[in-house]
Amino acid sequence: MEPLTLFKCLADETRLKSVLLIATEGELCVCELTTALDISQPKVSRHLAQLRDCGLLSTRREGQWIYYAISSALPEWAHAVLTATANANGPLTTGCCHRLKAMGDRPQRNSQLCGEAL
Amino acid sequence: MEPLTLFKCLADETRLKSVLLIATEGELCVCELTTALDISQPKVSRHLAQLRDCGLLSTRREGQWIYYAISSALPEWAHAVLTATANANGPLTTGCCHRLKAMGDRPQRNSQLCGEAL
DNA sequence: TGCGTATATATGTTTTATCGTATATATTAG
DNA sequence: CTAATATATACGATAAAACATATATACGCA
Repeated sequence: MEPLTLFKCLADETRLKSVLLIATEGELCVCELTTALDISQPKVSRHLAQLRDCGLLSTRREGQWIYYAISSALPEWAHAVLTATANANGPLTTGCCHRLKAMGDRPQRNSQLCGEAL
Repeated sequence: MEPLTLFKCLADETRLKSVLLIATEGELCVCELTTALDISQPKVSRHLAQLRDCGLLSTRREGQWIYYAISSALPEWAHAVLTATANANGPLTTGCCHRLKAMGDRPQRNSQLCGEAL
């Protein structure tokens, strides 16, 4: 992954918060991100598709849900960028985490709540 | 510095290379960057001004030259982002470093050549 | 003072990103 | 097959970035 590609991915509020949330949660589906970010579903989908096409995120389908996670193919330095950013900027996503926890009908899976992974 | 601000700064080829070069060199003046990046002077100036206004770079004047350096006020996590990126992506700026070394009339000062600082 | 070099900014244009809305596809349940 | 939910994409409009060129400012030296 080219540095310029990564930084363009992170240079948008929706994409940045999505990536940080996913890095923190392990994986999230579109409807969870729609709730967490409090924006429209097409907007979330469009940005997630971009992040996947760039190689930053990977997807897996489970029933009707599609879960997005940080791609395991992401180079070490890019992972370091995400980790440093996430660890030092928790406040950026606290509102999102609250909405996520307050969300009803969250699909079941093997991941945990806010603040575990990464 | 907000994460979104930093990533927007780095989401442009001219700015990204400028920052990585400056991080590597310690400090560089506009004419050195103009040569290293092989682009017009107003283009360099405009992007550097943006980086300074965002708090990423600081400036000091020495005679007719103005040297840009990574701001000492930059938070630790942002510094980590720059370091991780620079260390793992040397090839991105090798061409620039060659042009810089080949440049005649480089102004004198206390910094070293390519590949020292940071 | 006037000239040369270094740097900054202003202006109008072009390119690129983002958006809202509508619609299409895929999966599950009945 | 049909309906409901989840996700993806297409399209046109709007906004933001980046650009080239011209010009302005600042410094050093004669």
